[in-house]
Amino acid sequence: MINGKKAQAKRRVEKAESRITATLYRSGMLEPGNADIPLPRYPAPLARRLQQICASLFAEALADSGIVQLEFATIRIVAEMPGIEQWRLADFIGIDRNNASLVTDLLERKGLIERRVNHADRRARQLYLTRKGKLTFETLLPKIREANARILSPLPPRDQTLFLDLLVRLVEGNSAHARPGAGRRKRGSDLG
Amino acid sequence: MINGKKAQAKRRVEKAESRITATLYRSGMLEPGNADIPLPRYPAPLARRLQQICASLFAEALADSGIVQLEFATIRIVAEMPGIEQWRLADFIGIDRNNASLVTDLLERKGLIERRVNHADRRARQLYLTRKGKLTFETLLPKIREANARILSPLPPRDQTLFLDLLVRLVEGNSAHARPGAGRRKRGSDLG
DNA sequence: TATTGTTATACTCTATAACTATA
DNA sequence: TATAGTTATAGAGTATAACAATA
Repeated sequence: MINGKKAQAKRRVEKAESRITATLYRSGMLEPGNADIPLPRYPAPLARRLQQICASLFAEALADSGIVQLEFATIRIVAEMPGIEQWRLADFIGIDRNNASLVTDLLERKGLIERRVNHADRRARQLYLTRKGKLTFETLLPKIREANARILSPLPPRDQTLFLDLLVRLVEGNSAHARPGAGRRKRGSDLG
Repeated sequence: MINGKKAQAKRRVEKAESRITATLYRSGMLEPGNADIPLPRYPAPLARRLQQICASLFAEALADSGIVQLEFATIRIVAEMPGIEQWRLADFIGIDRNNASLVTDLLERKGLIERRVNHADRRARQLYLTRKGKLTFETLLPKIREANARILSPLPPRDQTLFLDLLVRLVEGNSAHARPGAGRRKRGSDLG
C-alpha cells in the first residue's frame, strides 16, 4: 500500500495545502503577525511552536523566582520522588548525566536541594528538597499549574484530556528517539 | 467556579497522580530506560519531549545533507512562497530577523537560495531557491515526510488527524505567546 | 521616525570527554 | 570492566545592540 491510491491521495492533499498557503501568500492575504499565518500541519514545526509557547509561559510564571524551566522540572521530580538518584532524574527529565550534575549543583548552591550519598551504592547521590526547596516548590507550583492550564485553554476541557492522551501516546511510542542532544549540527560543519 | 468542586476534584487528581508516580518509584517498579518512565500529564514537559523526538528524527533524516532543521524549514518556506521577504520568513518560522538574516546568509553561501532586492520596497530582500536549492529540497522532502510520518506512527491514522487538529488549535490559540527567545535565563543571573 | 536587514559581540545551554570513586 | 557523578572545554544557537539603507 506504500504507493497505493491512499498514499497518492495523501500526497495530493499535501501538495494542495502547500499551494493554498502559497496562493494566500501571493494574493496578499497573509498579513504580518503570527495570528494570521497558516501553520504547517506537520508535527515537527508545530512541536517547535508549542515548545516556544510553553517556554514563554513558563518563563512568565517563573519570572523573578530565579528558577528556569529545567530547574523547576528538577525540583518537581525531587518533590515527588525524594531520594531519587541523579542518573534516574536525568532519565526522567530527558537530559544527560552531565547536565543533571550541573543543574543539581546549581540548585544545591541555591539551597533548594540536598545531595546525600546512597549508603547502598556509594557512587550514587540521592536528592532531597531542603525546607527552602519545599517552600519554593509550593510557591511556584500554582503558577506552573496555571501556565499549563493556559497552554491548554484554547481547547474545551474534553479536548484537553484528549490532546494530553494523544500526546502521551506519541511521546511514549517514540521514546526510543527521545534522547538529549540529537538534532544539533555536528562540530565544525557550519561553514565559516 | 475557581474554587468550586470541580477545581477541588482536579487538584485531588493531580495530587493522586504525583503519589502514584512516587509510589511506583519507591516500590522499585520504575526501571531505567525511558520506556518505563511514566510521563507527567502536563503540556510543557510533554512538549519538550516531543520537540526532542522531532529533533532526533529530523537530524536522522537530514544526516549527511549538511542541512539542519531550521535551514530545512527555511528552504521549505521559500519553496512554497518564492519571493517571500526575510521578515515574513522570520514570522512564519518563529525566529527573529537577526537569526533569519544569519540562516539565509548561510543558505546563500551554500548556493541554495538567492536574495534579490524588492523593487517595490528597496529595504526588503526577496528569497528564491536556486536550481541547487530546488534539487536539495526535492531530495530531502521525502525523508522529511517520512520523519514526520514516523513521529505520528504510534497513533492510528484517525488519531493522527485528530492530534494535528488539536495541536494546530493550541498553537493558534496561543500565538500571542509564540515569540522567539523566551524561556531562557536572563543575562548574568546564573550564579557563578 | 519606523522598518528591513546586517553584523559584531556576548551569553546561555549543553555536548564531549577526561577524570575520580565505587561497584 | 562498568557505572555514578564531576568538571573543564568548547561549540552550537541565538539574544542584544549598534548600524546602514530605505520608507
